[in-house]
Amino acid sequence: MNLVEVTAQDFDLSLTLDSGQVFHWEKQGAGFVGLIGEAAIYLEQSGDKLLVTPDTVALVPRYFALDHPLREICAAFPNDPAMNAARLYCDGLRIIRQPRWECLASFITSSMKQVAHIRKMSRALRERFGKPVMLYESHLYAFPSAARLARATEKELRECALGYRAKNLLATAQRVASGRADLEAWCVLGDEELRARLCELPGVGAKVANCVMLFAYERLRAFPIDVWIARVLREKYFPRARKFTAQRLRVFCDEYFGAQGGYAQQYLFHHARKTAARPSRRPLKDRDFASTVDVR
DNA sequence: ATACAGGCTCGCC
DNA sequence: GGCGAGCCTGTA
Repeated sequence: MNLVEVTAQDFDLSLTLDSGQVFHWEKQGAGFVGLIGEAAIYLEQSGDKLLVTPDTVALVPRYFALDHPLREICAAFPNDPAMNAARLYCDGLRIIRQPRWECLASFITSSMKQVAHIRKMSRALRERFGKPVMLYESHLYAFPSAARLARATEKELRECALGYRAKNLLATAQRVASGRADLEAWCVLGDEELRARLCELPGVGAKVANCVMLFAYERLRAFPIDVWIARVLREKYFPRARKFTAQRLRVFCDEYFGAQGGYAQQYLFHHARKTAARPSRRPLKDRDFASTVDVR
């Protein structure tokens, strides 16, 4: 295979692709195959170079956000034990720039699901509705457009193992396809306004909205709070607090992690996921967020 | 086996 | 404006 070099300092490809941001890349040989939009790519890492299939090499620096000043971002993290451990563990992890619809749709399917299953739903949707793209002799399938999914039936989406998420994905696809929700135009909105618009979409609450803001709208202070992160925050930052509200938690994250919130969250999240022997003996329940100790 | 996942929504208080 | 339950499916 004829490959082209791209310089990629402070970057760890496999760490980044395995960090729960994106669900369609697959290991192949020494690297990965996947798509950036509808462009099929193979790439592998060799030190501070990426070796990439020539046709699509131009898309790589932007997609993998090689322009983010990663050293500066990490240096600006809060200096505390949990953050320092995560920073060390996740060296080279970048927040990638995903196509907006693909990211939104993927995270609508993600609710109450582990990565392995989100990947399966993504694959089922792509193989059933996506545009086939050749990469050498193998077929890849691009993530289906909103217009295509808007024409699907709920039954067809359920056949992709979406369960109750099918209805939400279909309804959101219809809003996007019809232009009632214009994902591209929303780029110009401020963070609060953008979050509010996203949360109006079926199947999108605060957590999914923050993921989409972070991974598809470059809102690097967006801080998605899921059960993993909630557990980390509770254990590392509030070991004595018996209770705190989701609202207070959000305020704390916004103030404490500030402009680096999205990166900080991703580092804490990935570190927790990969170092936990078991997800948890005692699963975190909603009541763990509940009520009234001052969080400051 | 059967509980439970990287959540959202609705009905109830 | 907080709380609990239900929602589909695959996996441990």
